[in-house]
Amino acid sequence: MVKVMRSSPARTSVTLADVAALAKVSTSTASLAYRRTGSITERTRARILAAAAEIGYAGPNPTARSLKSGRSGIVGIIVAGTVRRAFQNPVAMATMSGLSEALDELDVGQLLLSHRSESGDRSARLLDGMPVDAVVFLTRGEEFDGLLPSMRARHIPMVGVEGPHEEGVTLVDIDDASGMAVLARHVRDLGHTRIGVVMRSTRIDANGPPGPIEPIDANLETISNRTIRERLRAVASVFPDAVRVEAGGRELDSGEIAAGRLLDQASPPTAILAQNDMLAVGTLRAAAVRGLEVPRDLTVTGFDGAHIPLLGRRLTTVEQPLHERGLQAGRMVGELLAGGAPSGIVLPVVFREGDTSGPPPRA
Amino acid sequence: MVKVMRSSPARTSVTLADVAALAKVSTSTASLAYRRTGSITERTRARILAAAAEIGYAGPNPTARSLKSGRSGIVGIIVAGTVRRAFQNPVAMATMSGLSEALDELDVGQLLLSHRSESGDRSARLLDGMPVDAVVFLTRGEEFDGLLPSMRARHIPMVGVEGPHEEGVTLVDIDDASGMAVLARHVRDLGHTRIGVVMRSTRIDANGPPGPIEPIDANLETISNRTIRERLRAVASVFPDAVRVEAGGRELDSGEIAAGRLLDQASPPTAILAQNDMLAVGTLRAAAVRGLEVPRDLTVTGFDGAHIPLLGRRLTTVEQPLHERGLQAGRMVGELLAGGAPSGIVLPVVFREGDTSGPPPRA
DNA sequence: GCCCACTATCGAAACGATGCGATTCGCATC
DNA sequence: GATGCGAATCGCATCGTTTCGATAGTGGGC
Repeated sequence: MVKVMRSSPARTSVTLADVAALAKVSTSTASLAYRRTGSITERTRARILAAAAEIGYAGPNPTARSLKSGRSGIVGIIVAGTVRRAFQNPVAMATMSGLSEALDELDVGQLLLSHRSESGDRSARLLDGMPVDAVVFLTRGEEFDGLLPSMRARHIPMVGVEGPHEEGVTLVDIDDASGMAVLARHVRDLGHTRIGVVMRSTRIDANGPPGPIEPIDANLETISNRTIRERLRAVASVFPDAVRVEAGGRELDSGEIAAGRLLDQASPPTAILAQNDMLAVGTLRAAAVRGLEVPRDLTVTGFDGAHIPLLGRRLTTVEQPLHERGLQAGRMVGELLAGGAPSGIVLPVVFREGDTSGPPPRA
Repeated sequence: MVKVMRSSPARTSVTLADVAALAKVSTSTASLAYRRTGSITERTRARILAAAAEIGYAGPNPTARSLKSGRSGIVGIIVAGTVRRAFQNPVAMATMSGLSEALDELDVGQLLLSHRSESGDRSARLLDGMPVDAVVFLTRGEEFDGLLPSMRARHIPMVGVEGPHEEGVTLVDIDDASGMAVLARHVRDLGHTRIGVVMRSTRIDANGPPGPIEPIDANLETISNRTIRERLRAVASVFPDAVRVEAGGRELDSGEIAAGRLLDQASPPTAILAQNDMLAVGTLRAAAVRGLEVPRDLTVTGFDGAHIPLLGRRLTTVEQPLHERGLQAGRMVGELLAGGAPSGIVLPVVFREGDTSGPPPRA
């Protein structure tokens, strides 16, 4: 039996046909032994399973099965940037946790994919090559839009968490605008008039210096991320004269530097609305470094409710139902897979007054 | 054109054959347009792609492609318990982060699966139905052993992070034993003789009361989790007379309660070795509650290096290269997929002296 | 102008399972 | 012992690609 060794796999796998042959039944009958539908004698089934065990057959090949059925049992979860970075982001993780809870329930596999627009081609091809029954875009911005056409062509249902409205994407949204408006009104009711906003970086990966100080509503339409844009707009609706500065990155340090830029002005704001809790913590640091006491000298607010451990303070912020929105997204995937057409939802946020906001210092 | 609506999918998908027909080529040629091997005129390829665009063909069906090629481009990542819980576990996340970094590099999809032995059937069937090219068991204990036979039968390469040695599983291990031994010797060199160990819960999900106080080496062989067992054995080799108590769960509270049981004895230990940092923090709390000052009245050590924010203290602990072991696991997956047969590795741990250990109080 | 060596294209056979329709079997009934 | 009927089993087409071997076409060398 001299046989040329095949250079690659040599993976002579056992197939259902082999099992059938050994059990002396047709492959269709052998298949029956593994399905729940169709009728088969308990005796033959036992014989088939015994044969399978004998030659080490581990059950039907999932790929072949998917090909016939048109379903893979896999849901793609697409995060921005890298999977690694998503694992370090508390907001993403809290959402994931809810999403996973719901998907676990559905008995589907969860395929994690990352996408960044720069290396768009590569990750788009990766997604295109994956046998997914549905996809969830996690905290989506516009960077995912390049992926939509091919998903639509394949009739793959899509669920988006945050992000722009796009045909075919069922959206689980958070009522950002009114959340931010509530915060702004809270600050206004306290008596503040000079307001600064530390806004989230519009860059995805880069880390750099903060942007310039600009009017709150400068070139709003050029900001492609809807979430960022709407939060700014909400502030503008309450404080048309507020100014903003964009953080250079997503870390705490970037928030501190950006806030510092606002505080070092000749006539600094008496309240700083940060666009998320991480930036707010950075802002608190910037204040501490400059000897400002919060809230006596400066009011600081956040946005998120990501439960960042906070040295004994309670941040005045707006809490997003992060886990809940993940759950809802998972539930929608379930409905879509079942052939339904769920409508998108907008989840409310909850204002939570902490001890970082108070009346402005007397002039 | 009255046509009966098919009750189910109706998902009339466009296939390569349709594209070929429109472009007036054979399907084999149409396939060539999407492959990198084989020769095809640039003109024909363009014609084919144009046809594809015209009828909305999004590229070859991944499932069919996998069936032919025998590869799915998917690596399964299996965590214990639920995916959700894994997202909340800092040790798992740090490892994941390294693993994802390596897998991103390989351009493979990462399929998250959970497995708990109780509902073993269900999750085993889920895994069996997934088209994975390789699997990684994340921080594996024995609960995954039921999954091995079928993976072996399918010739699916396996990588384990922690866990018992099993045929066919390439292991990325951490030198637990010597790490714990280093800690024990550190404590011995400080002069301690009465030692207590707060050990990790051997239960997976449940939460309950702590176990009884037992000799350090009682029934060691009945503890199925190798990691837990070896850490105990390492302590026993230095302190044969130490006692241990098992935490009732994985949370901080469980650690506090278990440590309390040790501290409330008539003649309490002067040093408590906790089996991980979370339990150590719980132990610190138990000490604080009882008015014990650390390290003056009690020495506390941890294990992990999961960087738990610690109110200004630095825990005496042993740091595991968590991110690194994830990276290594990913690298091994790469080697295995390329047909290699990497050998397992044992990563060293690093002792880090903090300010929670000191000489025992004078009697 | 003929033949050869390529190259681009094609046809058909897999890949491993499933499901429909047809066939056979077992068994009770007349 | 023939007949009828449901249940168990079988054969074959099929899912959408890829790939191998075969065929047609192209151009160059003489």
